[in-house]
Amino acid sequence: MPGAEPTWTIAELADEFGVTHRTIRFYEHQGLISPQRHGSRRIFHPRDRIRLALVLRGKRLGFDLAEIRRIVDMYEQPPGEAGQLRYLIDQITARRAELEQRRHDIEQTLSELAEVERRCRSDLARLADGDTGQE
Amino acid sequence: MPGAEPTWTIAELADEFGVTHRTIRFYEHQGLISPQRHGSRRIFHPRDRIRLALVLRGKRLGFDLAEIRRIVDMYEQPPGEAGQLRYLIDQITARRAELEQRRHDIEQTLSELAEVERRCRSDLARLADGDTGQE
DNA sequence: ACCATGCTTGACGTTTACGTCAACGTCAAG
DNA sequence: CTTGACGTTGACGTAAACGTCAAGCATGGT
Repeated sequence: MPGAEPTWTIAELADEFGVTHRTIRFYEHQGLISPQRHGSRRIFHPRDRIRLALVLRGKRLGFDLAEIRRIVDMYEQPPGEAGQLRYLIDQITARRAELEQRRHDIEQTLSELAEVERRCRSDLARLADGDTGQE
Repeated sequence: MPGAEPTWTIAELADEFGVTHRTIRFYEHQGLISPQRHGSRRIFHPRDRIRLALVLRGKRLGFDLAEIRRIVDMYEQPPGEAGQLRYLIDQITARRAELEQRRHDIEQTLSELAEVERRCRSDLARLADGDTGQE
């Protein structure tokens, strides 16, 4: 039945994303994902998988879970009401400002590290000049 | 005496960077900064100020203090010994990889949020079309 | 029938990064 | 000389984000 969407167990997702199932359960407890149940077993659908990936990307960016939830929730189908839509646009504007600040910080750090590395390499070259090149 | 470098008290730095002095003391305890002492009072030199700024930028990027220390320590005058230089270059390479991953995550998130925003705005426009423009 | 394997829910422990007193030192101003 | 203002060192508290048992259910293979 090729039209059916795939599902995953907790172990499969934990394995794929390199987290423990404790972590996934914790994220569910925080309302970040809401897997379906078959009896007591969790069944993860593509939607859950995507949200988990978004959460982990948020973590790589250094956001805390509360802020990650705000971001991830924006990905869901936007609501039809005007006030909600304006609120969502405001949220996006705010998150974008943070992300752009971070990008700026990253670029500055990268260029500074590049400068340090340049000095290191020139120092290394100067040292290599002084000896016969042996190990 | 204009050749002398400026110094700051803990309150001045805390105020300037928007942190508490508890935070600054904690960073000193972690070896991130090492202010000079006058009696028991801390005296902060430009070097300490720079390191504090680097630490806070690292925090904005979501690094934990252990990793921040590794990064900040790279900014100090590189050592003269070849092995140390190579180690430092390796460290820089590793940090750079992380930063570039983060930058990639940020750009992806930014473009996805832009797409959500575009949908929101078009939904809003569609709603505005339907009514008479009143509030 | 039985047992291993995988999943479940608590419940308590841990680490990080500080916050928050409490109690005391010190130094210039009135 | 006393009074703030500012600084100091502990010591304990706390919120976030899980880690780590413990104990139990469910189920598929032998």
